[in-house]
Amino acid sequence: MQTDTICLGLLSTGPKSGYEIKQIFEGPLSDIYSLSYGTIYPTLNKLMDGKFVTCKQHAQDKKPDKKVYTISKKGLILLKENLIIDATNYLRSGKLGDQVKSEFLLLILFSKNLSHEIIDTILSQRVSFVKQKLELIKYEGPLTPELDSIRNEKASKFIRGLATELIEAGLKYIEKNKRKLGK
Amino acid sequence: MQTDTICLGLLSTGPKSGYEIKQIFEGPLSDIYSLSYGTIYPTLNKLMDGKFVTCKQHAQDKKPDKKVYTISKKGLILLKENLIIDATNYLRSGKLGDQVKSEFLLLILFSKNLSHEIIDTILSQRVSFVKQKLELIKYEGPLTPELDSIRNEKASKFIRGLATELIEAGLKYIEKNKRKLGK
DNA sequence: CATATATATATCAAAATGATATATATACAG
DNA sequence: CTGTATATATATCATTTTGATATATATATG
Repeated sequence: MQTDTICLGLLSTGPKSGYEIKQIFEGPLSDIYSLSYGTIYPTLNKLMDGKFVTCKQHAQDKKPDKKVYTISKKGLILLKENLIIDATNYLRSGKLGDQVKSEFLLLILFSKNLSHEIIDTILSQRVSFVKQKLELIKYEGPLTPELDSIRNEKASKFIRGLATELIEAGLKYIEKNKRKLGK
Repeated sequence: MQTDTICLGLLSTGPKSGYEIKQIFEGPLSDIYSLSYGTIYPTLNKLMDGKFVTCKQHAQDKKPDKKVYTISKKGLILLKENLIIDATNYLRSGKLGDQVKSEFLLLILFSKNLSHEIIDTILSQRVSFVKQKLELIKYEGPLTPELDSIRNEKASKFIRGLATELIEAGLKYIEKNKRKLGK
C-alpha cells in the first residue's frame, strides 16, 4: 500500500498533524505498520500539492506551528479508489503474509554465540516490554481526540482484539519455554 | 542488526549460496526477518572483500554457477563480537518491539471504504494462506541440508514453537471474530 | 504450445529509514 | 540550581533497502 493511501486512510478518521500520525504508528498501530518522519512529512506535502488534503496552521506558544491536515473530498475519492486497487493487488499477488523484522528473534536465533546472562536479560526485558504493551492496549480510559477517533472504529476493535490475543499467546509461550534456550 | 551480521549468523550453521539465504527468509524465517537479493548479494561480496567468508563456485549444467559461501575464522570472530554489540544496543535502546508491516491489517483497518465481498475474500484468502503456512512449519519430513542445519538448532526449535503458537492464536481469533467486521 | 515456476546471480531507480538539526518547556536527579 | 532527559513539533538527507528487471535454462502445467 502506498504511503499516500496510508496517510489518507488515517486522516479519514479525523484531522491530524504529521507528529500525531507518527505517534499513532508508535502506539496503537505499532504491531501493524510503521512510517518514519522522513516519509510522513514529504507525503503530507505531496498530498497538499495534489489538493487531497487541506492544512490549518495552529500557532503555538514557543513551539513550532502545528500543521493539522484534513482530508478533502478529492482525497476521499482517491483513498477509496486506491484501496480497491490495493485489495485487488493483495489478493492477486499471492503474497498474503506480513513483513516482519524482529531484532529480538534474530538475537534468539543466534543465541548460541551469546552468554546465558545476556540471553536471560534479553528474555526478561522482552517479557516486561510486552506486558507493558498489553496493558496499554487494554487501557480503556480517556485518550486524545485523534487516538480516540481511531480506537472507536469497528475495524480498530477487531485489530486490537487480535493484537491482544497474539501478544498473550507469545508471552505465555516465552514464559513456559525460556528454560529450553539456556543450558 | 547489520546485514553483515545476519548473513554471517546464517552461514555459521553451514555453507550457503545467496539464493539459499533468500529461500530461508522466504521459508523458515519469514516470520522473523526478510532481506532482498539487492541486499544479500552485495553483502556477500562485501564479506568476501573483508575475508570474513570464502567462496566455492560449483559449475552447474546450463544454470549460473552456484557460489557457495563458507564463514571463515575471521568471520566467526566478527559474528560473535557484533552479536554482543547488537544485544547490548538492543537492551540499551529501550526499543524492544518488532517492526511489522502488514498489508493485510492495513486493508482491514481501512475496510470501511471497501465492499463486504472484498473484505470477505481478503479474510478467507488470508485464512487459507495462514493454514498452509502452519502445515509447512509443522512439517517434520526431510529437507535440504541447508534448511536442516538451521532447523535442528535449539534456538530454531524455540522460534518454530513460538511461531506455531502465534499463528494458531491469530487463526482462531480471525475465524471467531470475522463476522464482527462485515455487516 | 504458451505460460508459469524454479534455479541462480546481478543491478539499479525509487522508496524508506534513522539520524540529525532546530527550538522550547518541563521534569528530575545529583 | 544545574545538567540531562523527555516531550512537543517540523524538516532534511546520506545511507540503506526494496522491488523490479535482466539474463539464461529446465521443468511442469493447462
